[in-house]
Amino acid sequence: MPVNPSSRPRRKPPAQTGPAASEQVDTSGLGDFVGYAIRRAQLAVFQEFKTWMAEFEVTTAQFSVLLLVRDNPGLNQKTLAGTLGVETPRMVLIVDYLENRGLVTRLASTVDRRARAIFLTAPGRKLLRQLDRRSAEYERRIVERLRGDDKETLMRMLRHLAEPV
Amino acid sequence: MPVNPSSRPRRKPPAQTGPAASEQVDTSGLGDFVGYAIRRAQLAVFQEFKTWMAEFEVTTAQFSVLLLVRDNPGLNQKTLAGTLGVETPRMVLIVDYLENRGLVTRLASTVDRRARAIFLTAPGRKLLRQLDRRSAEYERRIVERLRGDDKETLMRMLRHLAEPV
DNA sequence: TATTGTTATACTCTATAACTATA
DNA sequence: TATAGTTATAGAGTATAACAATA
Repeated sequence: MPVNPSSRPRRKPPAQTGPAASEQVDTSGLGDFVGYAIRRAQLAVFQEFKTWMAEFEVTTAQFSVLLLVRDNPGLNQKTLAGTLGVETPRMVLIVDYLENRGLVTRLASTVDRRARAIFLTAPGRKLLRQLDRRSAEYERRIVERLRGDDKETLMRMLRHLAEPV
Repeated sequence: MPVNPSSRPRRKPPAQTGPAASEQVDTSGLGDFVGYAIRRAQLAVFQEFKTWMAEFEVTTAQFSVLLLVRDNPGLNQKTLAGTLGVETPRMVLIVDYLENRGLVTRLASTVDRRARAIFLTAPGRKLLRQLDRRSAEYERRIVERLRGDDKETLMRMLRHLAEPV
């Protein structure tokens, strides 16, 4: 127990100079912004997804590239980058990593010799089948978290917000 | 017009070795994930918010700190960091920036001399009033983008997703 | 002259470790 | 012994500029 060194009764410090009680912070000003709620949800979902997929050592960006390459075999890095909204120098590094792991190959395009056509390798296809199963389980977890609300409603609203203005 | 150097009729390259047509990429595998839709919405909203607030030269993180400091005068950096989900070393730099701009002050806490109690300055309060008006306009734009759907439904779903598991 | 892929660079953000001054 | 703030550092991610090969 703290002892007051003076004989005067201990007073609460002036509100102006003490820290706020850390367990009861007023976040109402912030919490009503859609942008803030989206950001917090995105951080939570990505963090949980990372843990959920940890055994495969694949980031969300890498997973996205693998999916797009499977569904669009032979597409080039510029298209990949544009579709995912990352810069091409970043995409070079992502594809470098996937190629070093033997999951994709870069072939010379027969159409445009500047371009590199990206394909899944056999190990890439095998890994992606595992990623598909595991990520589908995660998606079911997410939908459970929406209890009472409809995933399609959420997706529609998010797509509206993501549309270019 | 390209000229085929051989006399044979030009054939389309085999599907396996050409790039996908860049304007018709199949994103259905990715587009059905809630996590992907959240990420795209977050990037779009933050990018637009940044443009919208450009004249004030304040990032979303700095704006969040200013709001929390206004609503919780005297709170310390650890509480700020914990509330916003950033690490304390990052919060040091954010508060450094705001202090250098003269928007907040760090006072010695009268309760715990290790802690720094953060307050808005008069210029900080003045700027925040402008930020309030401008960000409220932006929030109305966001709600308009949801046409037909309810902001409160979206907020409820996002908060469910942001809850710790 | 424009474009794809690439390298290089700078800046931001995330994540730790370690140090200081206090508790 | 533990905690708040700080410094330092390493790793992602973002954003540009510039260059080679090719269109």
